[in-house]
Amino acid sequence: MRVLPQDFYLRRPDIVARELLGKLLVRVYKGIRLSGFIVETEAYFGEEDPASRARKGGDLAMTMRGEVGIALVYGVHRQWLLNVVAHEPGNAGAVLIRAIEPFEGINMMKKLRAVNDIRNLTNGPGKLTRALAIDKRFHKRPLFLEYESLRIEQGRIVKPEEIGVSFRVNVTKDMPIPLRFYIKNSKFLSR
DNA sequence: CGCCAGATTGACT
DNA sequence: GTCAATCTGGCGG
Repeated sequence: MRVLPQDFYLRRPDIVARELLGKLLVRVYKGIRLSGFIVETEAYFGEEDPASRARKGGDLAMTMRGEVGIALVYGVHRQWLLNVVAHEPGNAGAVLIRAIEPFEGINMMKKLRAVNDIRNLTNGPGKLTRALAIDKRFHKRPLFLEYESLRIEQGRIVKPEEIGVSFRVNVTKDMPIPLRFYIKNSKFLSR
């Protein structure tokens, strides 16, 4: 299956967040494909977004302003969270991958997470990085190249009526517009 | 180096 | 529903 091209990410983060639904997140781990369809995302903007790391300065802010289509991985509450840098030219932004529906390599994911329930495998941003063995080493790596061990592929078509929208989860200061996107009937959403 | 906030999770009332 | 363990990045000293 083909990876998404880099210019897929050269658009507003809310657009990219919505369009990422149904795409396949792929991690090649010890020669095995671990993958899942993206079912939940959140968009983050630059300075104007009170919840965005772009406000805090430093490396994360630089990364959010930099090349699109690369991973932005950072730690919160002892978890690693996976984002994709996405914004229009000259702006800043990123999309947080919040949940995926397990597809390939499910047994390996269960081992990595030490759980059996498939519904509890990748239904949260910290859970899915754990299940796919994603950590800080992937920070700033491109997700749009065929040979990379972490990448995003074409996936399946999602109809507009399947998509739900809400405010972001656990964000203390949110934007006045809803920036969380999810597939309404999915059994693999975060709580 | 110490302090602090936080885009979480899992355990528990 | 509540609560805190535990760790990273940014920043001040």
